[in-house]
Amino acid sequence: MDLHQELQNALRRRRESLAITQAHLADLSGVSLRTVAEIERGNGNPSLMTICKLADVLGVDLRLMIKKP
Amino acid sequence: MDLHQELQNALRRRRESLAITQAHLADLSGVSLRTVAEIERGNGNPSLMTICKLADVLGVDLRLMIKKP
DNA sequence: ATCCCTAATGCAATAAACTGCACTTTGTTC
DNA sequence: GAACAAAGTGCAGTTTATTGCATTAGGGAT
Repeated sequence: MDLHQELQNALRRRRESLAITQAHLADLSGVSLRTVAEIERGNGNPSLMTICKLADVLGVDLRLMIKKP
Repeated sequence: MDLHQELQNALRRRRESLAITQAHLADLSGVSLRTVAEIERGNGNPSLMTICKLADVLGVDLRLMIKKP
């Protein structure tokens, strides 16, 4: 599964588990409603800053690790 | 440590451990030399696509996970 | 049916990432 | 010292993310 889909799914599941709307998430994160909706639908190519803003609010952790071959 | 720094450090360490230059990494990943250099210095706000291109070549895994409180 | 809330979408404007080129700086080797 | 390679930087152009606004679609409740 590529990272676009992973991000998309994680955001939607996490937002719904917190029972907040896209609009509320947009307010909390400082990311526009438009962009939130696009990312949740798997569209677009969000910047690292946008990803971090959303991840912070949603309690999602982004981690870098060396691949095990 | 924020994700910008983590990305910056991971990229540089990983690239140097592979003993390739910024220019070579740029060729392999399809990301311009300019952008590679900026990210390694911690500047800029790379897009998800750019991050993925570099992570692929460097064997770095990007993972999303729920934060443990 | 209407009303309300949420999500999705078209369009246009702005901000910013990405790029290439030329140049400078730094470090290393001879 | 000179010569070379790698990294850093200024600038301008192109591409694209981001944004706001208006609109549409869908579901749920009255």
